[in-house]
Amino acid sequence: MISERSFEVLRAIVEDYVSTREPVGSKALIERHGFEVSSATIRNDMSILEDEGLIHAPHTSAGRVPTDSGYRLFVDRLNELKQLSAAERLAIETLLTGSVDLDEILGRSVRMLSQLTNQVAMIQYPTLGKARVRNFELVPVADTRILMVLVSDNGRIQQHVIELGEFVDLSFLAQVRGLINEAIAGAYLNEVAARLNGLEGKFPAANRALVSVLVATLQEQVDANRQDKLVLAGTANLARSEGDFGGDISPLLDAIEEQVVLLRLISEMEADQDNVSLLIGSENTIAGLSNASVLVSGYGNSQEPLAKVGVLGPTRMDYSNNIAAVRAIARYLSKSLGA
Amino acid sequence: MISERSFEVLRAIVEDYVSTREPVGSKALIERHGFEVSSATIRNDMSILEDEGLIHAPHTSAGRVPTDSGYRLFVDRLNELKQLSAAERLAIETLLTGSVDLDEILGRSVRMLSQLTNQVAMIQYPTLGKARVRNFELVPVADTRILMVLVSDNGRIQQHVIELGEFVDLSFLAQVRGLINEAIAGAYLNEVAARLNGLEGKFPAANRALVSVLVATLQEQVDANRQDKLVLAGTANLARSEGDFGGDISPLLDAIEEQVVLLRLISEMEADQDNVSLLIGSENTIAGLSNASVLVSGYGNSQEPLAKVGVLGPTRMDYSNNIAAVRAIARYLSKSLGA
DNA sequence: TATTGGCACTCAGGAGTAACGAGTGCTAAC
DNA sequence: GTTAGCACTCGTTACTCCTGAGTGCCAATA
Repeated sequence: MISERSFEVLRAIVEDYVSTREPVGSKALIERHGFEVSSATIRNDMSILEDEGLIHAPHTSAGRVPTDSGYRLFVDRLNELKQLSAAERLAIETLLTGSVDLDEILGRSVRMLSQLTNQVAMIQYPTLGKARVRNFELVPVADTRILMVLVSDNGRIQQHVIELGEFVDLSFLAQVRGLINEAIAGAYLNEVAARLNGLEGKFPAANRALVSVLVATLQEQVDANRQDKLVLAGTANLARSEGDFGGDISPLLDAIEEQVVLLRLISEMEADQDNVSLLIGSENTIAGLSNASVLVSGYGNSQEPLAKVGVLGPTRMDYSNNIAAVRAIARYLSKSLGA
Repeated sequence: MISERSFEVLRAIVEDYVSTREPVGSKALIERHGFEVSSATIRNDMSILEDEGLIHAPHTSAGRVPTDSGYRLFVDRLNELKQLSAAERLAIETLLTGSVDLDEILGRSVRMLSQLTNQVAMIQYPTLGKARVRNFELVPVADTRILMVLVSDNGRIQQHVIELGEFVDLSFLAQVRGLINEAIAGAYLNEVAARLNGLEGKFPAANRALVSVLVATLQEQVDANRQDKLVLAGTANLARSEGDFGGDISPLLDAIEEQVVLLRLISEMEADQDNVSLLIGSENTIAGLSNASVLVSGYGNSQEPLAKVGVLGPTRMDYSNNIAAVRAIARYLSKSLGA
């Protein structure tokens, strides 16, 4: 087990390295932090830390840099988080007053988060999980096309345009709409498929094909909420900390554009509310993200998170501050979307 | 006036520089292009081109690089565009079959364009301009909130959630919906405001406030289509050609995230269908985009473009190919969205 | 007048060398 | 367990020299 002071040395190294981007040496440490021992002692401690694989020297005559495990230990032992400034808290407060639109709330929040952290911020759209069907609408948008709208009781709206290939009578549409609404109103979304079973049977044979298309699309829609979307902000921050990514940020930009990769990554990370979890450097297995850390928290109501919110940046980031920021935004998202 | 051969020299310089990223010298020119004259002659021509401000030498003992004006002349005299390959044409063909959803069409197209050009591709959402109102819906999404949906006859859907602050009777909503629909159905979008004038008067005093809110929001929605959105793809391509931007792409990433800047820029560029217009380097006045070129075409129906589609990249880009690609995508967008 | 061969000149980039100094590891003493 | 001292390492910086691609200019040529 490493000693208390050795850990303090690690902490100091992480902090200095994060703020200066320069490998930190024993002498600089005792100057900038109040260690009551000599540099030789610090060197001994550093030697221990290096044996433990927590820090590492880029070359013989340079200072030390934290390894992924070093950051990990640092974070795990992080007992007090940096507090957000009053100004920042105020910004978040005012941020969320007055917006009712889901897209708007997410959009503003994600931008705020990227500002607070100076990293790429991301928010996953809320899953419909435990939501119930509130309303189902069919709106004609062209002779042979209709817009399907599914509103759930957490205020989320899903829509899809369907090409029917033939002209459809309006009153017939209204009838279908009524029956479907009747069948699924109030149902949890994962019950929708079951409730729609056999619905075609209620229509004359001539219309069944049509109804089938509608039902199938609706079921698809409900399923589709599993592979949800991300809102992102602050991509430019990547370019600014390009040096920390070994000079090539294109795999990161790719991952960001792909979304799928990121989504899978963050959905595999478990995260309750008020509990930020993170992957540091090579803890994630995605090629090209080995110099990156991902930091997510769940948000939603208190029993069960709706989705995740997080931050992507270089391993060399201010974890303390960023964890606090993610947590704060998650809390506010929960407050305004948590039903 | 510069001679024909001098112009050929310019063309050769542009082509070589675009493909190699290296300043090109007189000797390399006669080797790689079939000039029937000696290198000294070429040097004379280059000297003329330099006097005209079309090329410029990074330093005394280096070859020449095209200036913004050089690219400009090159492009203006570009009489035959590079043809897209059969494979590329096929890709575009198959790309657009089977999608009916606006978002989907734009999404696929923009990704295709970024692949064809290896640049950042952008498509502006179609303005509603000459579109007519097809349908207006009010869908309750929570006790005090309703979703407003406006469908126009080009298939575009606008939606907005409104917080009413008080519970609203469903039958009353239906009544309002009916009246509004009646008032604006079939109207051009720019007539909507006028048609709604005085609508409150038809309701009992107690309800007028409510109706006003709805009407106001609707008018806002219609107006909002003026400041439309962009769909983007291929941001990672920026990082790959980072060298061409002087090593700092963060202003570009900022502009991309801002969107507003880009939107203003491209909406100030005039562009008919089949007519790609472009801003080269410092021809645009946006700080941080001085090493970038923007290339846009209009798309829509034949009389009047709906919106714009284009590409953003370094001034050192393959204009011939990219113009062809933008034109092709614009044509296909017109075909599938041009009403 | 346009083109060409010849030639002196320029200058970025690479290679080689040297001095610097931040930082280390080790050892012996406290 | 801590410390002072010291030899050692090695990346960084600065300087020099050299090379070669490329130029501009001039006098000769068609």
